[in-house]
Amino acid sequence: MENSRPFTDALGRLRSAGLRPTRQRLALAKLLFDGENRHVTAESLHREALKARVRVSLATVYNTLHQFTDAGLMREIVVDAGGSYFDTNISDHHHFYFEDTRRLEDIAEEEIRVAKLPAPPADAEVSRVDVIVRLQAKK
Amino acid sequence: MENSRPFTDALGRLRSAGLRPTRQRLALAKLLFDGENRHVTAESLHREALKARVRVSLATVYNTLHQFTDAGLMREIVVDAGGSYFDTNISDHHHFYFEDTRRLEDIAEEEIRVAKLPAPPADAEVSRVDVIVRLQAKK
DNA sequence: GTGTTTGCAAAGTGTTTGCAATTTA
DNA sequence: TAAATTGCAAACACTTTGCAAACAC
Repeated sequence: MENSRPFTDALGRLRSAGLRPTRQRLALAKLLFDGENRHVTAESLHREALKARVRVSLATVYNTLHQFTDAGLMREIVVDAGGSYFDTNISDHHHFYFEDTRRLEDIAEEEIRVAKLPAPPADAEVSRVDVIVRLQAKK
Repeated sequence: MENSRPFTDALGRLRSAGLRPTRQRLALAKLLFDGENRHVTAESLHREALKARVRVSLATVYNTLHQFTDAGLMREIVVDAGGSYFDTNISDHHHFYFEDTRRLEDIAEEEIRVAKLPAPPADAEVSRVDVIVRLQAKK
């Protein structure tokens, strides 16, 4: 019974991903997964960690974000040159991108309907469909 | 009458964009706009130019692609970290992205229907909707 | 001629990597 | 104590920029 919410805590997440729960990974996982879904960059997460008195290098933040992504705990999103975003929301969904502020915001799956996808070539399969609604501030 | 196809040639395109028709810009415009729509990177266009005996530096290719994009002759597309693509097709349309080969392919507007877009915040307006269908080779 | 454009090399940005020291199991 | 992880600094890939020389009008 105690285990009915499998990814309830940072430790459980790391364990299930086969990643050793080091101090750095635990701290980052707590920052990332403790509340609502987040969109972070390596830089922004690193800043946040330092602010929370977590000693971790930027290189380790990069490595950790990739390990989390490879483990399926996060998803990488590229919407403009110069910087990847990492999203803690791994369910199917889409994004608003505020071009002025470079901020990403989720759009729930049900809020967009992509109808009539053309068939991919026979030797390829769809790995993901990304819809990015780019927004500009009204003049 | 002679002017009924405004962008028929490289020279006309540059003129209408207010860009001086220098040797480099003319040559790049010819490579880009002479046949079908193209997806290029700065690197790929630079290689192509050298192969065609057009002497032009990589920096100028970058500058030119941005000038063409700013002038509305092309469109920039970012689908993965490390590299922008530039698309000569500036009409509304979408893309297949072959993750294995890093190749982009157009999907015509009519081939996808995005229904039920959520309303953007009141102070923002949609500048563009990008649909990227990511493909992987079947195992 | 005057202002624009080019090419080069240097600088910049975001990211990855090699390796010794540290930490985890 | 053996294997994994970290942090640092160096290396990297891609892109932009400063500036003198070349070019377009």
